[in-house]
Amino acid sequence: MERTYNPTPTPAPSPDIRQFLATQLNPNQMEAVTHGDGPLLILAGAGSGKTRVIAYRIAYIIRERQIPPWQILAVTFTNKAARELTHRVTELTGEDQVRQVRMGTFHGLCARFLRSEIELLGRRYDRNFTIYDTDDQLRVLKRQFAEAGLNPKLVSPNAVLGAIGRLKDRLASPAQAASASEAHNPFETAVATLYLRYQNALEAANAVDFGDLINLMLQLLENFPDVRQRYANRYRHVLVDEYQDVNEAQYRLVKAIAGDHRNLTVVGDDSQAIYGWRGADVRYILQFEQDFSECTTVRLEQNYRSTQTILVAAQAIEAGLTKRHAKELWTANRKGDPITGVVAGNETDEAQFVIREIDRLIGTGIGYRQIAILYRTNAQSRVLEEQLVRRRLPFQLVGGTRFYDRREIKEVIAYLHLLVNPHDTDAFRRAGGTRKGLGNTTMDKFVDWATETSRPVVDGLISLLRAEGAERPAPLIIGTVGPDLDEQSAVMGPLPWNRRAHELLLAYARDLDAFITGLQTLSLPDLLDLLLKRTGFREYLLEHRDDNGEERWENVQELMSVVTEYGVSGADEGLRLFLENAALVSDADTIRAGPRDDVVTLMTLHTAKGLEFPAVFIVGMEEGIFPHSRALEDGNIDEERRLCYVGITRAMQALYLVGCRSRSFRGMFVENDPSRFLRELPGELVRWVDGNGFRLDAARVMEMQSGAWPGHGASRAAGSWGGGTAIGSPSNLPHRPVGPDRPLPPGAPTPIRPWSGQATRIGGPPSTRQASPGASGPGVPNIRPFNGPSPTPLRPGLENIPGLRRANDLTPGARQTQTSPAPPAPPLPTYGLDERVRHPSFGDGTVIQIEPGRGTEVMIQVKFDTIGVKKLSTGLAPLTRIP
DNA sequence: GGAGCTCTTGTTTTT
DNA sequence: CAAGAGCTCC
Repeated sequence: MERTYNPTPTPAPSPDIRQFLATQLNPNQMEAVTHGDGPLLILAGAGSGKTRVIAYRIAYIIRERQIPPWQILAVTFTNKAARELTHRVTELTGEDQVRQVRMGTFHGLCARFLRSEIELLGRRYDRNFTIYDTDDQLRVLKRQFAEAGLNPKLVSPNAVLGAIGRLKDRLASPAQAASASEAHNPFETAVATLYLRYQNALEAANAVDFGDLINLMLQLLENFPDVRQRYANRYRHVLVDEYQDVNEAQYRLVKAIAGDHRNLTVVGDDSQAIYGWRGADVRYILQFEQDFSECTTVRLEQNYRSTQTILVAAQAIEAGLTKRHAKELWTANRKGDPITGVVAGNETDEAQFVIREIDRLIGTGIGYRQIAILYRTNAQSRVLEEQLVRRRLPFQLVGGTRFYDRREIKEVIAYLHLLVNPHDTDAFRRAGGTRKGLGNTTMDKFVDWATETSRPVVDGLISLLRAEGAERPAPLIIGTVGPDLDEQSAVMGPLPWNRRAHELLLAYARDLDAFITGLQTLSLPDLLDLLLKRTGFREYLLEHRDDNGEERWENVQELMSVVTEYGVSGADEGLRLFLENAALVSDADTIRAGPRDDVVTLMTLHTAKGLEFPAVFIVGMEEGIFPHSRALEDGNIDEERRLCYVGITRAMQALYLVGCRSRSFRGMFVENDPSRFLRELPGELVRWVDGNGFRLDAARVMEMQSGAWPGHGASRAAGSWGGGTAIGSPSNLPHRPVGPDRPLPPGAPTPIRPWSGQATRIGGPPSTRQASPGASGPGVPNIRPFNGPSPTPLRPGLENIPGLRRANDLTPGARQTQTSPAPPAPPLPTYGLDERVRHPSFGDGTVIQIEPGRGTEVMIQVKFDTIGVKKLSTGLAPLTRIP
């Protein structure tokens, strides 16, 4: 392929820009930011200021190299990351510029591109295509099971959907899947059959799934040279974040756009590749230097986030990986407190430990927002939530079931989808399912009829209405005998359903007709309002008195308030924007957009990627939970290991790894061994305690390290193996949980004090501090303000960095920090005697004493108006001045 | 067609 | 333990 783009020589950065950047970036970061044309690989370790570098690089390209911002394409994996990047670049270039940069997720960008290009693929799709989520996909697939006469009990639809997804990740078409499937393997054969049917069903519905978004765009780029040319010419500077997580389709997409001009910057950390299950392949980042042989490689190896202790622990886990890019993280931060390893009895004990410890942390002046609880699977959040509610600690749960995944919400949205995409058969069925009297039999008949007569479902409905109008000008009164169906066949042909069904379909049609009219005349909120009233949606929910109709109606009202934001334009445009958002934006993304409260954050380890928190709890540190049993079965422990690495490196100062001997799982008690990750922690970094916070003695620690929960023998002898797990003899159970309603007095002292002064002052610089020599030539970081044995400032006072927003309008960890990595060290906030301050949980108070803390830390005593005197660290406490 | 019941079954992470 | 599928009865 010919190169069509002649790179202009990169102008040398002007001295003053360089000078400015030097105050913001370390030498390696600087090299990455100012790199000119040509491929650039940035290997960015955890906490090394990666997002900062991308943001500065984009700003540099625009401001210093005078590249028009619309020539820049920046791709991330999550909306959260995209928003964060937008935010950062905005600070550097201003909104006018950033708006022109094309930034988004792979899926979001492809959706956008496809809206204008997809019709080139022929009549298969049109620009109004619907994006199907997992739930939609499964519904379609199950229907294919039925139609293909396959028994969903013999082959799990979920497994088939997974297989189809993986085929799509590898760009395998249904035909390829069929020819590749082994004739004797019934599963593969079934997958191939179902894949074909599924794909046809999606096409017929003018619908695409997540995989299609990428793959169809790729088809356009690879099969239409002029399209590829257009995109390659327009986006002359391409940046891809989290490159270790690209799958084959995404990789080829990037190559299709940037392969000629080769102005491609990829950023990633192979040690943080945790999406293999989604088709991502670390190989692509490992091979980048071969793919783009002229590339420059920059390593960001200084970690600005975590204490040495945390970093060393992370590296101990990382060391178990079989292959990775050579990369040695180091930090100039202080050694910090030991990691707390916790051996709890069961999952309730585990949760109670966490909560008690949070209480204690709060007592030392840490804010709730500085604390995160991470777990492997969403199901683990339940116990934690219960205990948090019981103790009345403020928290937010991130992830789990998406708002837009709730059944009632999907039902409402199905109506809306029908207004945009009249082919959307699944939406027709879903919305129809909420209509009293309309059941599967009728809908099946109708869909079949519409298909046979080549009508999109909505057009089919409307045509019933027309035929009705033509033949029976007077509206039918329900109950009267209608015209014989033969009468209609003159217009419609024979209709295979009865009179009653016909009335129901007509009512459906009239509703849709009214909404379609509303699309032109109303705003989206008004349209939704009309929709809910006209369909009697509230009554539908409440009459379905099975469980919680009220709650569901509240969700629908919540949807109403979300939609309000789309009210400025006409309903048609607003609706398209809204639906795109609903399809591609996760709950987590929307929740975080709101004002930040001072709350503890609960989420999965996966969701936590990219975030950071001063204090992190990782729970469920047991074999089978983390590492997950399925990963153990499949033998891909490496990915679990990287996930553990990701989790540990979220922590800035305090890290707790909590596991328990037994837990109830799927309604049964199970006993797991301690996680191998616990056992691999270097012993000298960990302080081991039991679920009540009492130190484990050396013997028990040894036991633990040899792979068994300490002190297990005695309780096992008395417990589960003993014959009588008879009801009424609870003492026989292996471990008695602390009574669930045992009150914990506020501020009650707990036995462990991980934040106490012990073990913080360490003599010489530890070995991790040296930059690895091979890193990048002479650019050994030196003269870092953080150098030397002095502890780093803890919570940086972000408000002191010019151009940065105040911490409290930032996401929990994400934006709150990461902005602090570069020298010079941001000064701690200072307070004067008698100054009035505000704390989110303690209220307002007056500074009554100031004294030095550890290192550069400053402790102040504040007399709060309501709760008395508290001693707080200025670096840690979420204090604000009251003017 | 649909309500209400029992039984089975699944068990990770997310765009 | 929860959700979904399948069954029965109206």
